Amino acid sequence: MSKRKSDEAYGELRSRIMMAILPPNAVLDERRLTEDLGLGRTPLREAVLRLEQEGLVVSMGRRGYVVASATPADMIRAYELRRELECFTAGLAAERRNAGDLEKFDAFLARVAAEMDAHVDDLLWQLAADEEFHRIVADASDNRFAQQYLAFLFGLSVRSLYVARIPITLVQEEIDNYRSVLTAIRMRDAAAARAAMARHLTINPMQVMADSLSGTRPQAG
Amino acid sequence: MSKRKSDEAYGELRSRIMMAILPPNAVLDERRLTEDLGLGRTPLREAVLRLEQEGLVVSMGRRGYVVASATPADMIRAYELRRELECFTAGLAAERRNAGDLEKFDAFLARVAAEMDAHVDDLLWQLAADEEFHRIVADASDNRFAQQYLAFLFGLSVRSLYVARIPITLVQEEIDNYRSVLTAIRMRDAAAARAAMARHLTINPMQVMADSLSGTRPQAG
DNA sequence: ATCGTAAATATATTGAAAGTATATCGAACG
DNA sequence: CGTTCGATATACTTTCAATATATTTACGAT
Repeated sequence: MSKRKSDEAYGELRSRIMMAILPPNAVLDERRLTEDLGLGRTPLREAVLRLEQEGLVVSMGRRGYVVASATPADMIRAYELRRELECFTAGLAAERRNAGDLEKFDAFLARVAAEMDAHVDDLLWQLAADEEFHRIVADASDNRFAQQYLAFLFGLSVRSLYVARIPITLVQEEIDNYRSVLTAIRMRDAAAARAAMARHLTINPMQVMADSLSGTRPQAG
Repeated sequence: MSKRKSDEAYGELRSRIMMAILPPNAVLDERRLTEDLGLGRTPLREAVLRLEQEGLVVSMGRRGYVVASATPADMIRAYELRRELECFTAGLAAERRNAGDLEKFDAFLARVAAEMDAHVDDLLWQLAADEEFHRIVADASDNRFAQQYLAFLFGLSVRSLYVARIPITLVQEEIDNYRSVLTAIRMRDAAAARAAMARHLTINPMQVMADSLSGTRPQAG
């Protein structure tokens, strides 16, 4: 376990940014955050530096740090990249999944089916379920770089949902999508796995928002 | 310009890791690095933390930091992901390139054609040319997340070349590949752009190495 | 005489450095 | 073979320095 306070500060700040408790463009007041989190300046500063590395925080020279802005264009770009990568890893997973992965698939589907009725309005639970779904698929792809980066992109998607205040509800249809993807992976059908994952990430509210916005780009310069 | 010493330390350490001057599993001695780089412990520590965030350095608990290992399996995984993403961004670039991108394409091709004869044995120049090629394509894709992550993955590829001591030479064939990709993007032919990029990343020495190694994975657990 | 602009100083915030504490690994001894 | 003690390197705190901004003051022009 990481017992570093900088890790604790990093996780806490990252969580707050994701859930828009620290909204885009919010200024990070070092002194207030230190006394708020009960930490010294160094671990907090290290956490901010790591978040800057990730692009979640931007430095304003010597005038402080602010939470990175989250424009609709950015959300769309992050989401289109995530969609491509999720489909890619789903295809890889179909080729590489082993017995242990299949066990995790079954456990996941059983647990979600059993618990979903009790969490119809529990946003946090539904996000956690979706995150676990994508994680077990990525794990089966056996590509740690894809695993790591998709975890980051998932975080950006969550942030988009909070920033744009998009209500999501995990309906039966989503469960069916989970099952479609995992079944295709089980059958080693890479094309079907990719297609099912693409479908899951198309009916997703994020995609709806993306489609409703035009990603225009200046044609000159 | 970033005048932070931690940025300087980060860039220098990253460069040394990429060129295998700091080879995989090398221990990072804080005190020796500080006097070597002429910096204090704080900026060096911040740089190491950022490299750990990137996965280029791993913490050994409280017993020090070492350069992350670079196994053949890891190199293959990073490369397969990079290849997928490069093709994806090439396709996006074909849809989104603007006049400014096309000017950069022409300038790049002209410069490389003019200078390549003088650098037939200049590894650094050839790597820089390849990096610029991929960067201008990624720029045209107008997806800053893909741009950022591909830059990281390119660095990993460079590191693989140095670690595995693979000699590369930029032959006329490579120039033709550059031209094929950029022409397809100019013609707004996404499929052709993807195919040409895939071809470029297949005759690449990295791919040869990848093909020569089997990416076996334990089938249990 | 008043308003505007520019320069200088003061203040606040980040960046760096050094000092202190703590944990881990290894070795030695019971 | 287990436990304890010591060495070493990290993690955190604290202090100091640098820089940018804002405020104030002075000078000039209208």
